Amino acid sequence: MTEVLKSDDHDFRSRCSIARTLELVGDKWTLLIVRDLMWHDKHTFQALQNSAERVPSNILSERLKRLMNWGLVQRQTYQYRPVRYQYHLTDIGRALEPVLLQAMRWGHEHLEGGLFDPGGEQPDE
Amino acid sequence: MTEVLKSDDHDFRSRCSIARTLELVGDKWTLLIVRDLMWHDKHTFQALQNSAERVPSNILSERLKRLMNWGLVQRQTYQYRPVRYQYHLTDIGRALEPVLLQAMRWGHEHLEGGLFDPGGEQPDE
DNA sequence: TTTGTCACTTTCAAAATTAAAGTGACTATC
DNA sequence: GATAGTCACTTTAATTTTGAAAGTGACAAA
Repeated sequence: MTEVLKSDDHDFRSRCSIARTLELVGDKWTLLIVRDLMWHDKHTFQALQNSAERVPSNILSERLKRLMNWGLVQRQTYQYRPVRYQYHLTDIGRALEPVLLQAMRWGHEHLEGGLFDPGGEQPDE
Repeated sequence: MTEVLKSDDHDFRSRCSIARTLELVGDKWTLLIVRDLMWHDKHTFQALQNSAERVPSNILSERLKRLMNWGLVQRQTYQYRPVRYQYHLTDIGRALEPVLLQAMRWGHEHLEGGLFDPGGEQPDE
């Protein structure tokens, strides 16, 4: 079973597309979750939680709900008894890849010591 | 007089360049300030404050300090008695343009009704 | 029966954000 | 020369968000 819930009535603070994008991904965690879903094959709550930067579980839970709500992520049940879920990016979520790549490029070029590799280090799964 | 203060010892939560970039610009306001400096010819505290999304003045003050601290923005005194300042992007700050463009593109394509125009609407100066 | 896993939720203190008012340096006007 | 106005912020206090940690419920395996 696949759930996609998208509520289309969000109200924005301005008509600027950047401001609108930031209302959704303008925080320290959301794009890291997208990164892990897109490149690091982390698709379960557990795997996402064990990611390099150690997102708090309540934050992860809230962000995943928001991403589902906006249609960037869908959750699917991949196993019953016990029920287990996987999170996957939708086309809308995958369309953020150039944003991630540019953020990675900027960080790599202008912040010392950062990696330039979508694969990253993957310290633990 | 031009001030550029850059402290090179920031500690990051991971080696991922995206995570590092987000530690600096991962919030609702910072990239909007960069947008206004880059495209909207807003260079004084007042002009930035009057921008479309109405950033609170203490947040603006704190973000400008952070951007100066990381070397993305420099402040210059353009007038004495009374002393007045202008903020400008450095090369490092300007290098964020592709990030802004991709964020704009994504918002425009996937969030209904957003503008696709670096110039924006500029409702008041 | 006990232990373990997964997918969260709850709790509560600490930190960040917000709106609003205030400050200091000056200039211009009555 | 007293008052009003501008710019560049800072301070204050209430609200919201974050973060670390512990807890919960559904099951499975030993």
